[in-house]
Amino acid sequence: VSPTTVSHVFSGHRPVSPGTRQHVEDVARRLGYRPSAVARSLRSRRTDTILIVVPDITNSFYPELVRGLQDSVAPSGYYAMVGNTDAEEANERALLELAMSRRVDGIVFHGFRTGPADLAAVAEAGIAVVNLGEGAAGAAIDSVRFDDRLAAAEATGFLLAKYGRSIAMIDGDEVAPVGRDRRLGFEGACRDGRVRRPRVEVTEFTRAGGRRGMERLLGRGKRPRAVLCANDMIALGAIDVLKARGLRIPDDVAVVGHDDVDAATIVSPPLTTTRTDARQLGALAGEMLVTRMTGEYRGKARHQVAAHQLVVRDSA
Amino acid sequence: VSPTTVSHVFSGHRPVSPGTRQHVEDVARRLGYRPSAVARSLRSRRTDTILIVVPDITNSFYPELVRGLQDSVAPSGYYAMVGNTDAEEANERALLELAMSRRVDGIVFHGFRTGPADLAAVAEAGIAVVNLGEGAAGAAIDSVRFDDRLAAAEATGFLLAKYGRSIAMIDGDEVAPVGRDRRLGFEGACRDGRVRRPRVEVTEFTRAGGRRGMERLLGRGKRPRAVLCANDMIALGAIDVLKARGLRIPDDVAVVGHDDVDAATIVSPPLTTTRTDARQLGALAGEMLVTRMTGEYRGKARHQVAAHQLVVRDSA
DNA sequence: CTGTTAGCGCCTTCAT
DNA sequence: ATGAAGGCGCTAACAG
Repeated sequence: VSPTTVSHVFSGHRPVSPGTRQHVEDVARRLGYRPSAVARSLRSRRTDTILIVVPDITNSFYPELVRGLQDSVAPSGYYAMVGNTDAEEANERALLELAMSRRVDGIVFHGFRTGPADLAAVAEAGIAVVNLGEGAAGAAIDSVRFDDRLAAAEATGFLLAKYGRSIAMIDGDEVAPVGRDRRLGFEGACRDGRVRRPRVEVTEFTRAGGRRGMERLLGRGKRPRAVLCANDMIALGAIDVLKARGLRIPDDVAVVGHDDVDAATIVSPPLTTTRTDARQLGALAGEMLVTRMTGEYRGKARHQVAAHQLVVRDSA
Repeated sequence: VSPTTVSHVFSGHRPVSPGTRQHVEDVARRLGYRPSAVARSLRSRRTDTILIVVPDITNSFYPELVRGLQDSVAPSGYYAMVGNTDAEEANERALLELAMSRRVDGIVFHGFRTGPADLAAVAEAGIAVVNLGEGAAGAAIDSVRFDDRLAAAEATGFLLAKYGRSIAMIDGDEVAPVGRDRRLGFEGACRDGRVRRPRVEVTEFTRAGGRRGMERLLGRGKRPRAVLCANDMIALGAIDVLKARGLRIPDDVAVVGHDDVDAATIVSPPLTTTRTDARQLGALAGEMLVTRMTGEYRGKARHQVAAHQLVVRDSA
């Protein structure tokens, strides 16, 4: 029996008589033979593999993203490699290089030091690309993202309506896209709400950062009635300080976070925060990627925005 | 210039004159040429790829594990695919099949429905295997694991020494390996401490399960002075109930968890718990795998145990 | 329904 | 220091 026949037994690309089929399957089982995906890839120029690049799989946001992506591409037969960059440029570039030399069919990329321009080279190499990172919106590469600016604006609007104009923000980083966008949203909403010169303290995206920020806020000037935190860890730190000073939440100071991490339901009082669905983001990215990889869509770049929602609990 | 020369420019496997090298590199850059890892793999029979199989990357334990593994194999030039099984047998088998057809160089496997026997087939296919799951210890496949039994015994000993013999356990599941082992450790330590018939409530590995377990414990019989919980989520639930009833922790009831999740430092009082270092587990797995893949080690199966430690905070 | 042939892109002899 | 040739395992095109 010829290689061709064996090939067709496994691929089903053309009819094989039941007898031969049975025979081939028996022998294959006995020999432990199974088709080599490597050789198949060389021939077909497809690897059925995608690469997902994130800063650090260990950041609680990313496992959800990865899982959403995997679940959305699996039905089409794709498997995922995962790469971490620690947000370092060299690593980001190395992983783009890897995508090209490995001939992956697609890549979902969340870069911080690298953007659409670098992804263009990958796309030109014939690899489907979805950008989640820096410069996603409006570029020539498909993208999915959250509208952090809008989310922050909405949360700010909520605080303004409920607690009035005595409002402040603790931001984590003015350079990081999330920090920048959330701050822009905050400031925009303040402007709309006719709040003049709202206070913003910039620290770090950590609980310790939140403590520092809140201490500064309480240290000088009038105590704000409501505080928007750029993420939940910051909010946790802010709450630490308020409690330590015997201030009641939300009666003395209301606090809102962003991200809805697990801990948000564990602190007391439970944290009011904005939930972004990382899994859905991954799923959307996967869908876009698949339509590109299968050639079902060939048009110009699409830009999607994944949903967010304000989860009102007890801290505001 | 011949293909051979180009090959050697990229591989460095034999000297190439500076002039030719430069020329080849220039042309390659201009054409966007880069060697195909696929073709290389077909020829070399190595893919420089490993597969890590976990129940669900979304469970907080696994991202750390994956990262530890990745960081430990990366210096040797390996990249990782990640597969989720949701602890279902069909998925576990499918991923073993994938490992073989993709010709990955190694696999790190955390299976629940599938064990050393199934991994043997993979090993016979010439793939390096490290088992983290069911039946790891003592089998014919390299393995790394935590000694959950010992950890639970140590935590129990701590409680016994500090609070005496009025002790109970809330377990999550008597079938799951973790649940079983932790319970065995608890019971063993009780025996050693001459505690007759310690109470054990079996619920689920969740906060809700912890609530149920603690309610049952308080519902009938004498209130225990100390409670060992099979994981931190259970401990969180147990604490919810104690607080709701106005009981003080640890003055009325001491609580110990297991895993040291993030939330353990956020609850009040901060949770005393056993920390297992998932990242280290992954790193150990990676090291074993690499020594197999490179052929540096060819002997019989090795079984390692990763470290754990009791983190004493305020709940006990 | 089955077989023959050629080539995917690389690397490793073997020659020059 | 460079080339030519063959084959890794598969599949599509072309017979029969």
